[in-house]
Amino acid sequence: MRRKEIIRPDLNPNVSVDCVIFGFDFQQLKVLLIEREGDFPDEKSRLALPGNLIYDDENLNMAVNRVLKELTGLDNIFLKQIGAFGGVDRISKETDKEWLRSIRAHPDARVITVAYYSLVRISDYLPAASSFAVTANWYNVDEIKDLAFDHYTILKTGLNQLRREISFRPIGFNLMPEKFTLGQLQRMYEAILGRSLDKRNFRRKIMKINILSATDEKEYDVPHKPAQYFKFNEANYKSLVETGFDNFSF
Amino acid sequence: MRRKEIIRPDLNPNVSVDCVIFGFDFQQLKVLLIEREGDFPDEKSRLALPGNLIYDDENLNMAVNRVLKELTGLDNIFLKQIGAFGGVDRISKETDKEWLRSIRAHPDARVITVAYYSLVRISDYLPAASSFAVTANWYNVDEIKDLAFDHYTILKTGLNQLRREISFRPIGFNLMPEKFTLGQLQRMYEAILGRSLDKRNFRRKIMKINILSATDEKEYDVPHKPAQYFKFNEANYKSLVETGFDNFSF
DNA sequence: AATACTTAGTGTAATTCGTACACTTTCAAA
DNA sequence: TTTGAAAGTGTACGAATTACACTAAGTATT
Repeated sequence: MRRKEIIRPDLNPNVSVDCVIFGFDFQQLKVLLIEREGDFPDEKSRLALPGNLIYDDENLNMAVNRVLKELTGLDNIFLKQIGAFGGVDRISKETDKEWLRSIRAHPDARVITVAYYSLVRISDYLPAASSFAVTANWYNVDEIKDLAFDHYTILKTGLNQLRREISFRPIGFNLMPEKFTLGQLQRMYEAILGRSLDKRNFRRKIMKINILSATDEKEYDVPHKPAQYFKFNEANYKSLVETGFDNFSF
Repeated sequence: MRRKEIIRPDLNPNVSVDCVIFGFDFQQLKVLLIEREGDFPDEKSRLALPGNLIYDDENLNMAVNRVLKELTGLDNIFLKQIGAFGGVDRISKETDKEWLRSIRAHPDARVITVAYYSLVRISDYLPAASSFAVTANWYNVDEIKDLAFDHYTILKTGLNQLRREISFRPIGFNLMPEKFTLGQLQRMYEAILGRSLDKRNFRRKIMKINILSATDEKEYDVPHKPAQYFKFNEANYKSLVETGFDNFSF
Protein backbone atom coordinates (compact mmCIF):
# COMPACT_ATOMS: atom_id res chain seq x y z
CA MET A 1 0.00 0.00 0.00
CA ARG A 2 2.83 2.37 0.80
CA ARG A 3 4.09 1.84 -2.77
CA LYS A 4 1.28 4.00 -4.07
CA GLU A 5 3.18 6.92 -2.65
CA ILE A 6 5.92 6.23 -5.14
CA ILE A 7 3.83 5.99 -8.26
CA ARG A 8 1.61 9.04 -7.62
CA PRO A 9 3.78 12.03 -6.87
CA ASP A 10 3.19 13.91 -10.10
CA LEU A 11 0.36 16.39 -9.78
CA ASN A 12 0.14 17.13 -6.13
CA PRO A 13 -2.50 19.34 -4.70
CA ASN A 14 -1.89 23.01 -4.18
CA VAL A 15 -2.19 24.31 -0.66
CA SER A 16 -3.46 27.77 0.10
CA VAL A 17 -4.10 29.65 3.29
CA ASP A 18 -7.26 31.71 3.76
CA CYS A 19 -7.92 34.06 6.59
CA VAL A 20 -11.07 35.13 8.38
CA ILE A 21 -10.02 38.48 9.80
CA PHE A 22 -12.43 39.68 12.47
CA GLY A 23 -12.70 43.25 13.68
CA PHE A 24 -15.04 45.14 16.00
CA ASP A 25 -16.19 48.74 15.55
CA PHE A 26 -17.85 49.00 19.01
CA GLN A 27 -21.15 48.10 17.38
CA GLN A 28 -20.89 44.93 15.36
CA LEU A 29 -18.52 42.10 14.53
CA LYS A 30 -16.81 42.76 11.20
CA VAL A 31 -14.92 40.62 8.71
CA LEU A 32 -12.35 41.82 6.19
CA LEU A 33 -13.17 40.63 2.67
CA ILE A 34 -11.59 41.23 -0.69
CA GLU A 35 -13.46 42.12 -3.83
CA ARG A 36 -12.39 40.18 -6.92
CA GLU A 37 -12.15 41.69 -10.38
CA GLY A 38 -14.29 40.24 -13.16
CA ASP A 39 -17.88 39.38 -13.99
CA PHE A 40 -19.87 37.93 -11.16
CA PRO A 41 -23.63 37.41 -10.94
CA ASP A 42 -23.91 39.41 -7.72
CA GLU A 43 -21.84 41.24 -5.16
CA LYS A 44 -21.79 38.38 -2.70
CA SER A 45 -20.05 35.97 -5.01
CA ARG A 46 -17.33 38.42 -5.87
CA LEU A 47 -16.43 38.76 -2.20
CA ALA A 48 -13.84 36.35 -0.86
CA LEU A 49 -11.65 35.73 2.15
CA PRO A 50 -8.11 37.01 1.73
CA GLY A 51 -5.73 34.18 0.98
CA ASN A 52 -3.01 32.90 -1.25
CA LEU A 53 -1.13 29.80 -2.31
CA ILE A 54 1.71 28.88 -0.02
CA TYR A 55 5.25 29.08 -1.34
CA ASP A 56 7.56 26.10 -1.58
CA ASP A 57 9.91 27.41 1.04
CA GLU A 58 7.26 28.37 3.59
CA ASN A 59 5.50 26.51 6.32
CA LEU A 60 1.89 27.19 7.17
CA ASN A 61 2.58 29.80 9.83
CA MET A 62 4.90 31.75 7.60
CA ALA A 63 2.36 31.72 4.80
CA VAL A 64 -0.56 32.96 6.85
CA ASN A 65 1.52 35.65 8.50
CA ARG A 66 2.71 36.77 5.08
CA VAL A 67 -0.84 37.00 3.76
CA LEU A 68 -1.89 39.02 6.79
CA LYS A 69 1.10 41.31 6.56
CA GLU A 70 0.51 41.94 2.86
CA LEU A 71 -3.14 42.69 3.41
CA THR A 72 -3.19 44.65 6.63
CA GLY A 73 0.39 45.83 7.09
CA LEU A 74 0.26 44.18 10.52
CA ASP A 75 2.65 41.75 12.16
CA ASN A 76 2.12 39.59 15.20
CA ILE A 77 -1.62 39.56 15.22
CA PHE A 78 -3.73 36.96 16.96
CA LEU A 79 -4.14 33.90 14.78
CA LYS A 80 -5.77 30.52 15.26
CA GLN A 81 -6.16 27.72 12.80
CA ILE A 82 -9.72 26.79 11.86
CA GLY A 83 -8.76 23.70 9.90
CA ALA A 84 -8.18 22.33 6.42
CA PHE A 85 -10.93 22.49 3.85
CA GLY A 86 -11.64 20.90 0.60
CA GLY A 87 -10.42 18.63 -1.97
CA VAL A 88 -11.06 17.69 -5.50
CA ASP A 89 -14.45 19.31 -5.95
CA ARG A 90 -14.22 22.09 -3.45
CA ILE A 91 -14.53 24.60 -6.24
CA SER A 92 -17.93 23.96 -7.70
CA LYS A 93 -19.21 27.40 -8.55
CA GLU A 94 -18.83 28.03 -12.28
CA THR A 95 -17.86 31.68 -11.92
CA ASP A 96 -15.11 30.67 -9.50
CA LYS A 97 -13.69 28.21 -12.01
CA GLU A 98 -13.58 30.88 -14.69
CA TRP A 99 -11.88 33.28 -12.37
CA LEU A 100 -9.21 30.73 -11.49
CA ARG A 101 -8.58 30.01 -15.20
CA SER A 102 -7.82 33.69 -15.59
CA ILE A 103 -5.20 33.85 -12.86
CA ARG A 104 -3.62 30.45 -12.31
CA ALA A 105 -1.29 28.29 -14.37
CA HIS A 106 -3.04 25.07 -13.30
CA PRO A 107 -6.61 26.09 -12.63
CA ASP A 108 -7.88 22.52 -12.42
CA ALA A 109 -5.44 21.41 -9.79
CA ARG A 110 -7.15 20.73 -6.54
CA VAL A 111 -6.60 23.36 -3.91
CA ILE A 112 -6.73 22.41 -0.30
CA THR A 113 -6.93 25.44 1.91
CA VAL A 114 -5.86 25.78 5.50
CA ALA A 115 -8.03 28.45 7.09
CA TYR A 116 -7.24 30.66 10.08
CA TYR A 117 -9.15 33.27 11.94
CA SER A 118 -7.49 36.35 13.32
CA LEU A 119 -8.62 39.14 15.62
CA VAL A 120 -7.40 42.66 14.89
CA ARG A 121 -8.01 46.13 16.22
CA ILE A 122 -9.82 47.89 13.42
CA SER A 123 -8.05 51.11 14.34
CA ASP A 124 -4.67 49.45 13.69
CA TYR A 125 -5.66 48.35 10.20
CA LEU A 126 -4.34 50.67 7.53
CA PRO A 127 -5.95 49.98 4.16
CA ALA A 128 -3.37 52.22 2.48
CA ALA A 129 -0.55 50.01 3.75
CA SER A 130 -1.89 47.02 1.87
CA SER A 131 0.17 45.67 -1.00
CA PHE A 132 -2.77 43.55 -2.17
CA ALA A 133 -3.79 44.32 -5.72
CA VAL A 134 -7.43 44.12 -4.74
CA THR A 135 -9.69 46.25 -2.61
CA ALA A 136 -10.45 45.06 0.88
CA ASN A 137 -13.27 46.27 3.13
CA TRP A 138 -14.91 45.52 6.44
CA TYR A 139 -18.37 43.92 6.32
CA ASN A 140 -20.81 43.13 9.09
CA VAL A 141 -20.50 39.41 9.77
CA ASP A 142 -24.22 38.96 10.29
CA GLU A 143 -25.03 40.45 6.88
CA ILE A 144 -22.85 38.01 4.93
CA LYS A 145 -25.02 35.35 3.33
CA ASP A 146 -22.68 33.88 0.73
CA LEU A 147 -19.11 34.17 -0.48
CA ALA A 148 -16.85 32.86 -3.25
CA PHE A 149 -15.76 29.20 -3.29
CA ASP A 150 -16.50 27.58 0.06
CA HIS A 151 -15.52 30.70 1.94
CA TYR A 152 -18.93 31.10 3.52
CA THR A 153 -18.55 27.67 5.12
CA ILE A 154 -15.12 28.66 6.34
CA LEU A 155 -16.47 31.91 7.79
CA LYS A 156 -19.25 30.13 9.66
CA THR A 157 -16.87 27.48 10.97
CA GLY A 158 -14.43 30.15 12.10
CA LEU A 159 -17.17 32.11 13.83
CA ASN A 160 -18.36 29.00 15.65
CA GLN A 161 -14.83 28.28 16.82
CA LEU A 162 -14.37 31.87 17.94
CA ARG A 163 -17.63 31.68 19.91
CA ARG A 164 -16.50 28.56 21.66
CA GLU A 165 -12.94 29.71 22.26
CA ILE A 166 -13.96 33.04 23.74
CA SER A 167 -15.73 31.31 26.60
CA PHE A 168 -12.45 29.69 27.64
CA ARG A 169 -9.91 32.41 26.94
CA PRO A 170 -10.27 36.20 26.87
CA ILE A 171 -9.07 36.44 23.26
CA GLY A 172 -11.63 39.14 22.50
CA PHE A 173 -9.25 41.76 23.89
CA ASN A 174 -7.35 41.46 20.62
CA LEU A 175 -10.29 43.28 19.04
CA MET A 176 -10.23 46.13 21.55
CA PRO A 177 -8.08 49.24 21.87
CA GLU A 178 -5.77 49.46 24.84
CA LYS A 179 -8.35 51.38 26.86
CA PHE A 180 -12.03 50.60 26.73
CA THR A 181 -15.16 50.97 28.79
CA LEU A 182 -17.11 48.10 30.32
CA GLY A 183 -19.97 48.92 27.98
CA GLN A 184 -17.72 48.55 24.95
CA LEU A 185 -16.37 45.29 26.32
CA GLN A 186 -19.86 43.94 26.85
CA ARG A 187 -20.89 44.90 23.32
CA MET A 188 -17.84 43.05 22.02
CA TYR A 189 -18.95 39.88 23.81
CA GLU A 190 -22.50 40.38 22.58
CA ALA A 191 -21.31 40.88 18.98
CA ILE A 192 -19.29 37.67 19.04
CA LEU A 193 -21.82 35.55 20.92
CA GLY A 194 -24.76 36.88 18.95
CA ARG A 195 -26.95 37.44 22.00
CA SER A 196 -27.43 40.18 24.54
CA LEU A 197 -26.05 39.96 28.04
CA ASP A 198 -27.28 41.29 31.35
CA LYS A 199 -25.26 44.36 32.25
CA ARG A 200 -25.04 43.74 35.98
CA ASN A 201 -24.19 40.06 35.66
CA PHE A 202 -21.57 40.82 33.03
CA ARG A 203 -19.92 43.46 35.19
CA ARG A 204 -20.00 41.39 38.35
CA LYS A 205 -18.30 38.47 36.64
CA ILE A 206 -15.64 40.39 34.74
CA MET A 207 -14.73 42.34 37.88
CA LYS A 208 -14.64 39.19 40.01
CA ILE A 209 -12.30 37.47 37.53
CA ASN A 210 -10.00 40.42 38.10
CA ILE A 211 -8.33 40.67 34.71
CA LEU A 212 -9.08 44.37 34.24
CA SER A 213 -7.27 47.37 35.68
CA ALA A 214 -9.14 50.62 36.09
CA THR A 215 -7.45 53.69 34.64
CA ASP A 216 -8.06 57.18 35.98
CA GLU A 217 -9.47 58.26 32.61
CA LYS A 218 -13.07 58.73 31.63
CA GLU A 219 -14.97 59.24 28.42
CA TYR A 220 -15.59 62.87 27.53
CA ASP A 221 -17.85 64.66 25.08
CA VAL A 222 -20.37 61.86 25.28
CA PRO A 223 -24.05 62.78 25.62
CA HIS A 224 -24.49 60.68 28.72
CA LYS A 225 -22.70 59.86 31.95
CA PRO A 226 -19.06 59.29 30.96
CA ALA A 227 -17.72 55.78 31.54
CA GLN A 228 -14.45 54.85 33.14
CA TYR A 229 -11.70 53.37 30.96
CA PHE A 230 -10.16 50.00 31.80
CA LYS A 231 -7.16 48.06 30.52
CA PHE A 232 -6.69 44.34 30.14
CA ASN A 233 -4.34 43.08 32.88
CA GLU A 234 -2.14 40.47 31.22
CA ALA A 235 -0.25 39.60 34.40
CA ASN A 236 -3.41 38.91 36.37
CA TYR A 237 -4.72 36.78 33.53
CA LYS A 238 -1.51 34.74 33.47
CA SER A 239 -1.65 33.95 37.17
CA LEU A 240 -5.33 33.10 36.76
CA VAL A 241 -4.46 30.60 34.03
CA GLU A 242 -1.97 28.94 36.33
CA THR A 243 -4.78 28.11 38.74
CA GLY A 244 -6.49 26.23 35.91
CA PHE A 245 -9.26 28.77 35.61
CA ASP A 246 -10.86 28.81 32.17
CA ASN A 247 -14.43 29.96 32.67
CA PHE A 248 -15.08 33.07 30.61
CA SER A 249 -18.68 32.35 29.76
CA PHE A 250 -21.04 35.27 30.03
CA MET B 1 0.87 39.86 -5.72
CA ARG B 2 -1.60 37.42 -7.24
CA ARG B 3 0.85 36.94 -10.12
CA LYS B 4 3.11 34.95 -7.85
CA GLU B 5 0.55 32.20 -8.11
CA ILE B 6 1.37 31.90 -11.78
CA ILE B 7 5.13 31.70 -11.52
CA ARG B 8 5.29 29.23 -8.62
CA PRO B 9 3.16 26.22 -9.45
CA ASP B 10 5.98 23.76 -10.07
CA LEU B 11 6.85 21.88 -6.93
CA ASN B 12 3.75 22.00 -4.84
CA PRO B 13 3.59 20.53 -1.41
CA ASN B 14 2.36 17.02 -0.85
CA VAL B 15 -0.63 16.62 1.37
CA SER B 16 -1.07 13.60 3.59
CA VAL B 17 -3.68 12.59 6.10
CA ASP B 18 -2.73 11.09 9.45
CA CYS B 19 -5.09 9.56 11.89
CA VAL B 20 -5.12 9.31 15.67
CA ILE B 21 -7.33 6.27 16.20
CA PHE B 22 -8.49 6.03 19.79
CA GLY B 23 -9.87 2.90 21.40
CA PHE B 24 -10.88 1.87 24.91
CA ASP B 25 -10.39 -1.55 26.49
CA PHE B 26 -12.49 -0.79 29.63
CA GLN B 27 -9.29 0.11 31.42
CA GLN B 28 -7.29 2.67 29.50
CA LEU B 29 -7.41 4.90 26.48
CA LYS B 30 -5.57 3.30 23.57
CA VAL B 31 -4.17 4.56 20.30
CA LEU B 32 -3.52 2.51 17.18
CA LEU B 33 0.05 2.95 15.90
CA ILE B 34 2.01 1.38 13.08
CA GLU B 35 5.51 0.06 13.35
CA ARG B 36 7.82 1.09 10.54
CA GLU B 37 10.44 -1.19 9.00
CA GLY B 38 14.09 -0.17 9.13
CA ASP B 39 16.75 0.90 11.60
CA PHE B 40 15.59 3.22 14.33
CA PRO B 41 17.40 4.21 17.50
CA ASP B 42 14.55 3.06 19.74
CA GLU B 43 11.07 1.62 19.62
CA LYS B 44 9.32 4.96 20.13
CA SER B 45 10.72 6.56 17.02
CA ARG B 46 9.71 3.63 14.84
CA LEU B 47 6.10 4.04 15.89
CA ALA B 48 3.95 6.37 13.81
CA LEU B 49 0.36 7.38 13.28
CA PRO B 50 -1.29 5.63 10.36
CA GLY B 51 -1.53 7.89 7.37
CA ASN B 52 -0.85 8.27 3.70
CA LEU B 53 -0.52 10.79 0.93
CA ILE B 54 -3.79 11.85 -0.57
CA TYR B 55 -4.52 10.93 -4.18
CA ASP B 56 -5.12 13.47 -6.91
CA ASP B 57 -8.72 12.51 -7.34
CA GLU B 58 -9.65 12.49 -3.68
CA ASN B 59 -10.79 15.11 -1.27
CA LEU B 60 -9.74 15.10 2.37
CA ASN B 61 -12.70 13.10 3.63
CA MET B 62 -12.26 10.42 1.01
CA ALA B 63 -8.57 10.14 1.81
CA VAL B 64 -8.96 9.76 5.56
CA ASN B 65 -11.80 7.30 5.18
CA ARG B 66 -9.67 5.29 2.78
CA VAL B 67 -6.75 5.19 5.20
CA LEU B 68 -9.06 4.07 7.99
CA LYS B 69 -10.72 1.43 5.85
CA GLU B 70 -7.36 0.04 4.72
CA LEU B 71 -6.04 -0.12 8.24
CA THR B 72 -9.00 -1.25 10.27
CA GLY B 73 -11.40 -2.70 7.74
CA LEU B 74 -14.01 -0.33 9.14
CA ASP B 75 -16.31 2.09 7.36
CA ASN B 76 -18.32 4.94 8.80
CA ILE B 77 -16.39 5.43 11.97
CA PHE B 78 -16.43 8.62 14.00
CA LEU B 79 -13.94 11.14 12.61
CA LYS B 80 -13.08 14.70 13.49
CA GLN B 81 -10.40 16.86 12.01
CA ILE B 82 -7.65 18.00 14.36
CA GLY B 83 -6.09 20.43 11.91
CA ALA B 84 -3.26 20.89 9.44
CA PHE B 85 0.31 20.49 10.55
CA GLY B 86 3.62 21.37 9.20
CA GLY B 87 5.48 22.90 6.45
CA VAL B 88 8.90 23.07 5.06
CA ASP B 89 10.83 21.80 8.07
CA ARG B 90 8.24 19.64 9.69
CA ILE B 91 10.45 16.59 9.16
CA SER B 92 13.53 17.27 11.21
CA LYS B 93 14.43 13.92 12.65
CA GLU B 94 17.32 12.41 10.68
CA THR B 95 16.00 8.86 10.86
CA ASP B 96 12.69 10.03 9.47
CA LYS B 97 14.41 11.64 6.50
CA GLU B 98 16.26 8.44 5.75
CA TRP B 99 13.10 6.44 5.94
CA LEU B 100 11.34 8.78 3.52
CA ARG B 101 14.24 8.55 1.08
CA SER B 102 13.69 4.83 1.05
CA ILE B 103 10.01 4.96 0.16
CA ARG B 104 9.18 8.20 -1.66
CA ALA B 105 10.01 9.51 -5.09
CA HIS B 106 10.43 13.08 -3.83
CA PRO B 107 11.55 12.70 -0.25
CA ASP B 108 12.52 16.33 0.15
CA ALA B 109 9.16 17.71 -0.92
CA ARG B 110 7.39 19.36 1.95
CA VAL B 111 4.52 17.33 3.33
CA ILE B 112 1.66 19.09 4.98
CA THR B 113 -0.50 16.69 6.89
CA VAL B 114 -4.14 17.04 7.80
CA ALA B 115 -4.72 15.10 10.98
CA TYR B 116 -7.95 13.55 12.26
CA TYR B 117 -8.90 11.69 15.34
CA SER B 118 -11.33 8.83 15.29
CA LEU B 119 -13.06 6.80 17.95
CA VAL B 120 -13.55 3.09 17.38
CA ARG B 121 -14.82 0.14 19.33
CA ILE B 122 -11.77 -1.99 19.87
CA SER B 123 -13.91 -5.10 19.53
CA ASP B 124 -14.88 -4.08 15.99
CA TYR B 125 -11.27 -3.68 14.92
CA LEU B 126 -10.00 -6.70 13.03
CA PRO B 127 -6.22 -6.61 12.63
CA ALA B 128 -6.41 -9.47 10.16
CA ALA B 129 -8.62 -7.41 7.85
CA SER B 130 -5.94 -4.78 7.43
CA SER B 131 -4.40 -4.41 4.01
CA PHE B 132 -1.60 -2.25 5.44
CA ALA B 133 1.82 -3.67 4.75
CA VAL B 134 2.89 -2.83 8.26
CA THR B 135 1.94 -4.11 11.67
CA ALA B 136 -0.45 -2.07 13.72
CA ASN B 137 -1.06 -2.37 17.46
CA TRP B 138 -2.90 -0.69 20.28
CA TYR B 139 -0.80 1.25 22.79
CA ASN B 140 -1.77 2.96 26.03
CA VAL B 141 -2.00 6.65 25.26
CA ASP B 142 -0.47 7.67 28.57
CA GLU B 143 2.62 5.56 27.94
CA ILE B 144 3.49 7.20 24.62
CA LYS B 145 6.31 9.68 25.08
CA ASP B 146 7.51 10.19 21.52
CA LEU B 147 6.65 9.19 17.98
CA ALA B 148 8.00 9.56 14.45
CA PHE B 149 7.96 12.94 12.68
CA ASP B 150 5.73 15.39 14.57
CA HIS B 151 3.22 12.65 15.34
CA TYR B 152 3.58 13.06 19.08
CA THR B 153 2.50 16.68 18.78
CA ILE B 154 -0.43 15.59 16.68
CA LEU B 155 -1.40 12.95 19.23
CA LYS B 156 -1.30 15.45 22.09
CA THR B 157 -3.29 18.00 20.13
CA GLY B 158 -5.86 15.40 19.21
CA LEU B 159 -6.17 14.23 22.80
CA ASN B 160 -6.67 17.80 23.99
CA GLN B 161 -9.38 18.33 21.40
CA LEU B 162 -11.06 15.07 22.36
CA ARG B 163 -11.01 16.11 26.02
CA ARG B 164 -12.65 19.39 25.21
CA GLU B 165 -15.15 17.97 22.75
CA ILE B 166 -16.33 15.23 25.06
CA SER B 167 -17.58 17.80 27.57
CA PHE B 168 -19.93 19.20 24.90
CA ARG B 169 -21.04 16.10 23.04
CA PRO B 170 -21.31 12.47 24.14
CA ILE B 171 -18.92 11.24 21.44
CA GLY B 172 -17.32 8.78 23.84
CA PHE B 173 -20.08 6.28 23.09
CA ASN B 174 -18.26 5.59 19.82
CA LEU B 175 -15.66 3.80 21.95
CA MET B 176 -18.20 1.64 23.77
CA PRO B 177 -20.03 -1.53 22.81
CA GLU B 178 -23.76 -1.34 22.33
CA LYS B 179 -24.39 -2.39 25.92
CA PHE B 180 -22.26 -1.23 28.79
CA THR B 181 -22.42 -0.74 32.52
CA LEU B 182 -22.29 2.62 34.26
CA GLY B 183 -18.95 1.64 35.74
CA GLN B 184 -17.53 1.01 32.27
CA LEU B 185 -18.91 4.32 31.07
CA GLN B 186 -17.39 6.16 33.99
CA ARG B 187 -14.00 4.53 33.36
CA MET B 188 -14.22 5.66 29.73
CA TYR B 189 -14.72 9.26 30.83
CA GLU B 190 -11.91 8.91 33.35
CA ALA B 191 -9.56 7.45 30.73
CA ILE B 192 -10.23 10.33 28.34
CA LEU B 193 -10.21 13.11 30.91
CA GLY B 194 -7.20 11.71 32.73
CA ARG B 195 -8.69 12.15 36.19
CA SER B 196 -10.96 10.14 38.43
CA LEU B 197 -14.60 11.02 38.89
CA ASP B 198 -16.95 10.67 41.84
CA LYS B 199 -19.18 7.67 41.24
CA ARG B 200 -22.36 9.14 42.73
CA ASN B 201 -21.99 12.49 41.05
CA PHE B 202 -21.27 10.82 37.71
CA ARG B 203 -24.31 8.60 37.96
CA ARG B 204 -26.62 11.35 39.09
CA LYS B 205 -25.67 13.55 36.17
CA ILE B 206 -25.71 10.93 33.43
CA MET B 207 -29.11 9.69 34.62
CA LYS B 208 -30.49 13.22 34.88
CA ILE B 209 -29.40 14.00 31.31
CA ASN B 210 -31.50 11.01 30.31
CA ILE B 211 -29.54 9.74 27.31
CA LEU B 212 -29.27 6.17 28.54
CA SER B 213 -31.84 3.40 28.39
CA ALA B 214 -31.68 0.59 30.90
CA THR B 215 -31.77 -2.90 29.43
CA ASP B 216 -33.06 -5.89 31.40
CA GLU B 217 -29.65 -7.53 31.19
CA LYS B 218 -27.01 -7.76 33.88
CA GLU B 219 -23.41 -8.81 34.05
CA TYR B 220 -22.85 -12.44 34.99
CA ASP B 221 -19.88 -14.47 36.15
CA VAL B 222 -18.32 -11.42 37.71
CA PRO B 223 -16.87 -11.75 41.22
CA HIS B 224 -18.94 -8.91 42.60
CA LYS B 225 -22.45 -7.59 42.44
CA PRO B 226 -23.41 -7.73 38.76
CA ALA B 227 -24.10 -4.39 37.10
CA GLN B 228 -27.03 -3.52 34.89
CA TYR B 229 -26.40 -2.95 31.19
CA PHE B 230 -27.42 0.31 29.53
CA LYS B 231 -27.64 1.51 25.95
CA PHE B 232 -27.04 4.97 24.52
CA ASN B 233 -30.40 6.52 23.60
CA GLU B 234 -29.80 8.38 20.35
CA ALA B 235 -33.34 9.74 20.10
CA ASN B 236 -33.26 11.25 23.57
CA TYR B 237 -29.89 12.80 22.82
CA LYS B 238 -31.23 14.36 19.63
CA SER B 239 -34.15 16.00 21.36
CA LEU B 240 -31.79 17.18 24.07
CA VAL B 241 -29.59 18.84 21.45
CA GLU B 242 -32.61 20.67 20.10
CA THR B 243 -33.06 22.38 23.44
CA GLY B 244 -29.54 23.74 23.10
CA PHE B 245 -28.16 21.55 25.86
CA ASP B 246 -24.44 20.89 25.54
CA ASN B 247 -23.15 20.34 29.08
CA PHE B 248 -21.53 16.94 29.32
CA SER B 249 -18.83 17.87 31.79
CA PHE B 250 -18.23 15.42 34.59
C1' DA C 1 -32.95 77.37 32.70
C1' DA C 2 -35.59 73.39 32.24
C1' DT C 3 -36.39 69.10 30.05
C1' DA C 4 -35.41 65.12 27.39
C1' DC C 5 -32.34 61.65 26.09
C1' DT C 6 -28.69 58.34 26.66
C1' DT C 7 -25.63 55.28 28.81
C1' DA C 8 -23.05 54.44 33.39
C1' DG C 9 -23.20 52.34 37.47
C1' DT C 10 -25.02 49.55 41.31
C1' DG C 11 -27.43 44.91 44.88
C1' DT C 12 -30.39 41.28 46.14
C1' DA C 13 -32.97 37.08 46.16
C1' DA C 14 -34.10 32.55 44.12
C1' DT C 15 -32.48 28.70 41.72
C1' DT C 16 -29.43 25.60 39.85
C1' DC C 17 -25.10 23.34 39.74
C1' DG C 18 -20.90 21.35 41.54
C1' DT C 19 -18.73 18.87 45.02
C1' DA C 20 -17.59 16.12 48.99
C1' DC C 21 -18.63 12.16 51.33
C1' DA C 22 -19.98 6.31 53.47
C1' DC C 23 -22.53 2.48 53.78
C1' DT C 24 -25.20 -1.70 52.14
C1' DT C 25 -25.78 -5.24 48.43
C1' DT C 26 -24.56 -9.10 45.54
C1' DC C 27 -21.80 -11.99 43.35
C1' DA C 28 -17.41 -15.35 42.87
C1' DA C 29 -13.46 -17.27 44.99
C1' DA C 30 -11.02 -19.10 48.72
C1' DT D 1 -18.43 -19.24 56.01
C1' DT D 2 -15.53 -15.61 55.06
C1' DT D 3 -13.27 -12.42 52.01
C1' DG D 4 -12.79 -9.39 48.26
C1' DA D 5 -14.58 -6.46 44.71
C1' DA D 6 -17.47 -3.54 42.39
C1' DA D 7 -22.62 -2.03 42.25
C1' DG D 8 -25.79 0.93 43.84
C1' DT D 9 -27.73 4.76 46.56
C1' DG D 10 -28.80 10.41 49.24
C1' DT D 11 -27.72 14.52 51.54
C1' DA D 12 -25.85 18.89 52.72
C1' DC D 13 -22.95 22.87 51.67
C1' DG D 14 -21.09 26.40 48.90
C1' DA D 15 -20.61 28.47 44.38
C1' DA D 16 -22.38 30.00 40.22
C1' DT D 17 -26.12 31.54 37.40
C1' DT D 18 -30.07 34.12 36.49
C1' DA D 19 -33.65 37.63 36.73
C1' DC D 20 -34.66 42.09 37.70
C1' DA D 21 -35.06 48.35 38.35
C1' DC D 22 -33.55 52.48 39.80
C1' DT D 23 -30.31 56.67 40.29
C1' DA D 24 -26.29 59.42 38.28
C1' DA D 25 -24.01 62.27 34.99
C1' DG D 26 -23.28 63.96 30.99
C1' DT D 27 -25.07 66.39 26.08
C1' DA D 28 -28.67 68.21 23.15
C1' DT D 29 -32.97 70.57 22.62
C1' DT D 30 -36.30 74.01 23.63
